[in-house]
Amino acid sequence: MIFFTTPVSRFDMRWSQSFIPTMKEVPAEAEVPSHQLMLRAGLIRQLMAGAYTYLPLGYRIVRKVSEIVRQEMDRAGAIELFMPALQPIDIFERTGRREAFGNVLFNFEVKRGDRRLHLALGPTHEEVITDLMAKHISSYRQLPITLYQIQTKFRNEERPRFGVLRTSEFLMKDAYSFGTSIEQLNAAYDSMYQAYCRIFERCGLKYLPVEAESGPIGGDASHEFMVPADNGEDFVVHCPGCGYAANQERADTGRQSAVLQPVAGSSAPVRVATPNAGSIEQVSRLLKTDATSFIKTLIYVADGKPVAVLLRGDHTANEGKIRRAAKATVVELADEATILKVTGAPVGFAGPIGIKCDCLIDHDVAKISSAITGANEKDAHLTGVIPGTHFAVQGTFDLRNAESKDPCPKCSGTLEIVHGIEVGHVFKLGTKYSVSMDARFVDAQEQSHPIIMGCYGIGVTRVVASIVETCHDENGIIWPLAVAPYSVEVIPLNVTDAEVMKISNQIYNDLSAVGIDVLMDDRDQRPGFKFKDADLIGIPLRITIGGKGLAEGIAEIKWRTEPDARKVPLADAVGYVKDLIAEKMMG
RNA sequence: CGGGGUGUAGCUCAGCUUGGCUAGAGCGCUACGUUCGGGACGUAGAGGCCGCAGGUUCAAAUCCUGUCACCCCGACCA
Repeated sequence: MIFFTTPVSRFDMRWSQSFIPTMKEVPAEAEVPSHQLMLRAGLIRQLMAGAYTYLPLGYRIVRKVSEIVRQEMDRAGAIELFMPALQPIDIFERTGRREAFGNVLFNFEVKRGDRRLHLALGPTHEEVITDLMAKHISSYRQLPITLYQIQTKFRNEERPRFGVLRTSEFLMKDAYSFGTSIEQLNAAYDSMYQAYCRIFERCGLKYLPVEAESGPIGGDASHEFMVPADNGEDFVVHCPGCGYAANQERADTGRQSAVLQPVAGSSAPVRVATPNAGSIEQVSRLLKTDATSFIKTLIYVADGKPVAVLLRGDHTANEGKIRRAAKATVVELADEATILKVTGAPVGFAGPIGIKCDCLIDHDVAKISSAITGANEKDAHLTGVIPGTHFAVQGTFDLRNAESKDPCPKCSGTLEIVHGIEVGHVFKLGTKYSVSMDARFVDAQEQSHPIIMGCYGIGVTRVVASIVETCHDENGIIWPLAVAPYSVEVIPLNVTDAEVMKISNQIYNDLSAVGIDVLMDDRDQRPGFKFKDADLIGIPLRITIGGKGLAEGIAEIKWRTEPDARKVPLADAVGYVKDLIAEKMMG
């Protein structure tokens, strides 16, 4: 048997025998396209906020995507297993993640005999798998190994939303690599990265691998796979020129450091009274100026030492960049007492002139020719402040979040910001969990070391929603062939016409026999009704059998994406469709 | 967790401001008939604790209080 598309166990289905409750009208609770269409096309139904039933058609798509994920994981050398969703709370205490997860971790007590068990529902499985490996890996000879599962994850989202895009219960593929060295970790990571690219490509998704905040390991230790979409919750900084992409926390800008010399003969800053106006918004209204001519002075504490961070008034601080510029391990916003101490004023009136701490200056601050700053005095600001003249600028840093129109750090291009849906994440974990779970191996010299780990996730159900979000038109979903619940939909226009049904059944059976997923809309409905439903559920190929075509001896075959059908002699129809599908799957 | 919105038939919604007959429409559903190539039409039906609880009143879908659920914005998201 030849599988032209991702196989699931059953190829054929008659609509009248299935359960595909489509809706003409848009349910009031659905806002984003994927949510609306998945409800209307009869793929999902909501049980409660953040929990959905996958109806037969929807579940077929989940299975198709899962199968692609499984094939590519296997191809990349990962081994499938299946772990419990139910987990003892203790393992989260061992890794300190009970607190880290906080309320996101579903956890509860149950009675068992006269004991009380404290359980959690797995939000992910680092603890479980590391515990497993700790018990069974003892030698470097057993490594490297990568294991994965496809399993339901539970996270008590504070606010589930956007239908299936953000739920409390969702299907996820999670893989974990175990190795003896950074080299083995890098090899596993690269192999997963490549597998992810193949998976998203096969799913028909446009995606961007994005550099993500990588924590203590640094470097290229983490990538998120983002699907650009208007309703995405994440911001991706992207350079169309060279392909550079990073999430907003991580993205660098290509701006240059500046050293400014004092301007001779310039007049001194002017003090203006700004009673009760401590925010940039208030002062800019008072002085009738734009936030871009302000210097925002934020007081941080870096490893216990106060430091002023200077940004242009309309920009937002990036604490990761500030931490690196300050060469500190911990930075946090200063409290009111510290601010009073270094500025001599309450919150809202800090400025670089006369401040009693070091200043870190963002690149863009040096470009302001005449700025407004706090006066380090209650209810007062300074205007006409010239950077480099009224306060020293001995070099500037990248301290803020990247913005649209910033220069690209990798080429001469310009950055843009796009919304994205995070569908996958690869992460070099290092030894965080192996140390806390005591998962160790001995090397050839009988030295014991913690195992070096990586973790790799794909939100399977989120992939499904992302496909709908990006593959639809005003009439409904347009499934890419590889993930379509059925490849072909046969529509007999008149089910009471014996000849129409005979031909339709024959084509349906023949397609099924060669391993093509085929759905036949055998409902006794008018043609227009069936066409509308066909467009809604988005089966890639449509074969229409009706009186008109039969008179000419032809079937009408049409891609969901094309406006007009091709007329194919009845005898050739099955072969023609087979070729179309084979060609599409190759291309 | 802060802010906003909505709960009336399977779905979309009207009615609520200004309390009053038997609570409505369209779609969907059932039966029959006419239709039949892009969500047909007619006739006759079925279907409602007006989210739930309390209160005000002669009288509550409608006013008041509480509560629950859902949606949106924000905060949060290893």
